[in-house]
Amino acid sequence: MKGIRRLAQHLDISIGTVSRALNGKPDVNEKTRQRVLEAAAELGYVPNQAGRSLRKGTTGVVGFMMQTGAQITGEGDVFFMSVFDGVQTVFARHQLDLVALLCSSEEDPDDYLQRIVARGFADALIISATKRVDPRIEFLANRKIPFVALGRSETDAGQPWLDLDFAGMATMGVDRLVAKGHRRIGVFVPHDELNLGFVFLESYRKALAAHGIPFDPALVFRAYPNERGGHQIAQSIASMSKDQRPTGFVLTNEVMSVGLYRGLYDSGLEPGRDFAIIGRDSPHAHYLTPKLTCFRISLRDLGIALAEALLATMPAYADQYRLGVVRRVVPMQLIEGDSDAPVR
Amino acid sequence: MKGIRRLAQHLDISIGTVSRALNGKPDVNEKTRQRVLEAAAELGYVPNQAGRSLRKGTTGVVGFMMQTGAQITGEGDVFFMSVFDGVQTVFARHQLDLVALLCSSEEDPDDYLQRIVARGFADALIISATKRVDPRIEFLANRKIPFVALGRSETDAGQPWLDLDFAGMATMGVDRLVAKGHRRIGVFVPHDELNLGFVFLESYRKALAAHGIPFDPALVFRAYPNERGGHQIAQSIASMSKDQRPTGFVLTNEVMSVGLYRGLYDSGLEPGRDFAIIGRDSPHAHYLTPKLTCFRISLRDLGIALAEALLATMPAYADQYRLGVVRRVVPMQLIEGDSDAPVR
DNA sequence: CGCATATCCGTAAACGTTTACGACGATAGT
DNA sequence: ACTATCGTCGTAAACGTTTACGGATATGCG
Repeated sequence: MKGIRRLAQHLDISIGTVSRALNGKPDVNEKTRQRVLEAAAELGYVPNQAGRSLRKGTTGVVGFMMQTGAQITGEGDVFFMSVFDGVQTVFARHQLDLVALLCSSEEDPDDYLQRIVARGFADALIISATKRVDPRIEFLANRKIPFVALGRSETDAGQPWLDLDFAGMATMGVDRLVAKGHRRIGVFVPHDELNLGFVFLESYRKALAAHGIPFDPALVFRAYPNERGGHQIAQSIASMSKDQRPTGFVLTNEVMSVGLYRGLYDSGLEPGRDFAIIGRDSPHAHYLTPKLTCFRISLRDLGIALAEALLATMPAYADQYRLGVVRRVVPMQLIEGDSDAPVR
Repeated sequence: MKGIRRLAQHLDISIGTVSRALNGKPDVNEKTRQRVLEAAAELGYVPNQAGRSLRKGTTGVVGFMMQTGAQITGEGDVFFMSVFDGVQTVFARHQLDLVALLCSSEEDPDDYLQRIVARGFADALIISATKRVDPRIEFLANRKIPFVALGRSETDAGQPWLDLDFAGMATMGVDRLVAKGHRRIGVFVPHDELNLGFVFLESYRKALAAHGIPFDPALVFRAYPNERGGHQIAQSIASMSKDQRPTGFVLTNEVMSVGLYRGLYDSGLEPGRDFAIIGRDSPHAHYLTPKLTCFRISLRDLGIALAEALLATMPAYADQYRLGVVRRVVPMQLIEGDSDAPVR
């Protein structure tokens, strides 16, 4: 005899009552509920997940799909681990478990997602690294699987999304540098398919236009969004002729900010003196001198927002989280440092 | 009508035959198998995971437990993502899915593991960040759950483990620096409970002894194993009086190597000229100048080894992976750079 | 032709839960 | 005292698979 049956036998009551007691159903005497709870603890009983989810049609786990590989990550563990932390604190309140689904660089993300969904692995999903046109969104929407996207997309199936405020960072960065006399402001855009680059670039152009500064494609730099990529951009900048070269730079990637900063140093351009740079906050950035002027975003809050947005779309939790379809950017804050000096 | 029943009805055969056809059982006509396969593809049928695992008592997923938080990670995404990649390539051959189980910094790892196991979430587990005495090992061993540890431990339940060659790195590092005239060699040990620090320190002392160099506790530095920690150690070193100060350093952590290297620079000690440093290879380290002398380890191979070691302990796969109980360190290679000049 | 054997397939019983339904006694209302 | 209501619990049917078992047909052999 195993499982709930064992417990029921031990208590000499029916398995139905045991189940109800364990699941907090109302129609069970409070005294028997206590007995059941005690016995369960004593015998170390925990309900079998397979049996439960077969019957209930729900698994109690939420998957966070992320991708590995040079073109995508770069944000690094600081980013995802922090977001993860936020998501988990919310889910913990609902007995939901969060697992990371890591799509290896060798596998197509769309295929991977299909496999995961087909397996009935998770009740809901969080997807990240959204592309400008992202088939995953339509796929999940069609299947009516609750999900939220970290990063907006042009593919619109009415899905909820959260995103970093790339537009805000672009305009705030440009405005600030222009106010300090800069006219040639470099920016970075990652992988072509990713949506965030376009959002950023768009706002960058608008911000320039607002100041009557013509857009110069030569000031848009491309590289892998990791520390090394930042370093490479610095080298490119240093190798440009003085009148072509940007005098300042705005970028939104954490580790890349450090790479660029370091690269500038290595190339003989001291940030804050020879070159202005506004980057993204990160633990690594804290010990840079001169202090990096940067955008700070609470990733833990982002994780919390993601979790809440997701729960709002799940029928079982919707009444507890009446948020509608969440589609917004998370707050961002500019931390003033010494790396964005006026142009000289 | 849903699921396998639908498929059976559509083909006008029994569900038993359908199941057998799909699962590659021998007692089914090859022609009907083809029909079933086609129909399954056509109708987009995929077996329900809950039903399957309820019946088979197995889930087909392997969990990789890792912990977030400042005391632990630091190795960062480069590390885990690479290892993950290796594990996944092996598992893919067996229709096993790998998921990351991230234990948040707020939760006790032992509790977390218990929850996961109780839920019957995974058939097997990989645990990382093993502590010197690690209750998880006994727990899993008692429950007879197949697992492999990334990192050996003093808690021995006969479990398989893989580990980086901390002992080799310590002796090789010390030998090399001593050969170049160094006598005061600094090292770093992380979090007290983690096992890897002790292994490293032990070998460090032995290597010193072999050269007749007395052990000096003042040369053992402590910090969080992240880039910032490395930076802080550099500052400590720079602030020491010249005769107390180490003239070289050996360390095994990837990101910390970069932090230390950078920190030395920031403190006015040029690596390879004023100070010798031997660190760990990493993508970030590649663009350091002067070139970092470092230990290189194929993390992908480590992942592959982990997967194979794990499969060898799983009854269903043991006959395909006759490796016994794997307990070994993975190969390591010293890459000669310019950061470990002779003492001056 | 008769029998043994092999090949293929259908039947039905599991796996461990949750939950609709109904039964039962107790209490309350008339 | 009879019925209605309520609180509590047992019964049994699902959920979607896999697989042991046995039956049916075809094949081989004497």
